[in-house]
Amino acid sequence: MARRSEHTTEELKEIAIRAGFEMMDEKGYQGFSARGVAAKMGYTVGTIYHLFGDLDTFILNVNARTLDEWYEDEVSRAPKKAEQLVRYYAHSYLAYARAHYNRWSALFEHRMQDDAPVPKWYAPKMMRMFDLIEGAVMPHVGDDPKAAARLAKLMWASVHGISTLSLQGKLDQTGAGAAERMIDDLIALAVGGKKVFVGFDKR
Amino acid sequence: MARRSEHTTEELKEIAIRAGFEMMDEKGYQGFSARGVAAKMGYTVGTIYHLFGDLDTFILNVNARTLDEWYEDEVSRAPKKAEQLVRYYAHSYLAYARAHYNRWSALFEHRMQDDAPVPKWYAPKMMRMFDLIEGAVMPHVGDDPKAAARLAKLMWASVHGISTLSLQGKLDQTGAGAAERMIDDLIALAVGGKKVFVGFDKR
DNA sequence: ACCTGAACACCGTTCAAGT
DNA sequence: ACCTGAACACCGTTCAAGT
Repeated sequence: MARRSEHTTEELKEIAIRAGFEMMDEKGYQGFSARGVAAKMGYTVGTIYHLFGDLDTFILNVNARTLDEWYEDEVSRAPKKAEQLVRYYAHSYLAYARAHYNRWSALFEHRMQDDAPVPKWYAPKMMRMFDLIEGAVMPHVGDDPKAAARLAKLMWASVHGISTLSLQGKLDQTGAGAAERMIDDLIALAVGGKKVFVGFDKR
Repeated sequence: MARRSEHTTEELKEIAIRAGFEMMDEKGYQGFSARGVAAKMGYTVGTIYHLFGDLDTFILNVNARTLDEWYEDEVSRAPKKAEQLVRYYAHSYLAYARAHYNRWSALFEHRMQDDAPVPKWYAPKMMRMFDLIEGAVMPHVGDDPKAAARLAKLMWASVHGISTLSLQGKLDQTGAGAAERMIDDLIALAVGGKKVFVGFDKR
């Protein structure tokens, strides 16, 4: 047996990605498997390899789906008032990580085998997140693009660290909202005064 | 066959942990396996289970070894001048993560299966790192212990995020020393002025 | 009591062979 | 061209049986 041809290759890829996306949510990165996804779609493992070449590429496609939905979410719910943007993005990052822990952490748990480079089409999906934050941060650094890029990455990385350690229970924090308060502290430090970061780049 | 009795149980545990520690360095968390460690020690897989009960406990023991050596390292190399401590610990964190990436990242890649709680003896090995940073941060918050604990966790998490994303190549940074500069920026924000954080807790 | 060997239920990966 | 089924080399986990 073989050759069902019930779907085009493109349709089948979409079905696989959706099934993979669901399995990531249900089982997490460590419980994710090509065989499991294949079973979920009613096909054989070989089909996954036929469609994507290798497991890395498949996982990248699943993670790309996460990044697309996440980005969409961030953009569509962003407030219009510029002065609220930094606070919004920072808290929104933590909220997303909390609400969709498995699919979010898969983004960072996945490693290319043999340290192969990430394909060119994938990297921008991660990087374009910076553009949002850069824009949000811009008014706080006197509209200096270089300072904005630099502060945006610092804040992104810091919020990421807070989210990671907090959700992994590695911060010894007591009570709900502790991580949220840390983010508030970070915002206060980074963007608390008005235009504290003019000259950020010249120190 | 069985019962070699060449070593006591304690000795065998030590041998297993050392072999596991080495394998973590060589293969990384994702390439780590009980079977591989057993082969490395010249025993069967069953022995690992006999010694530690389950794989989680074994990995925890290996990671504990990392935390012990790391802590030792931090303490022994810390500068004596109090005003250099924050800068030292922040950069030292990144330097350790960079130099021992596999064993360091294993600390954060490991998850208990079925979301079992981390055993009581393990948690403090992670948490005592905070004590160092709390002490370092203390003079910057007017010797307020609560503010120190809060700022220490914020800095720890932020430096962790910078290290994670930077070493994973997810920060789109060009040139060497970019992560180091981010840490300098963080320090400038958090601890740059003198005693900026008096009243940190009362906002 | 300590350790082995084998078994079981899973993986990722490859590929000849069917339609 | 598409997809299967089977094979291979790995896993984690358990446990009866040897010393």
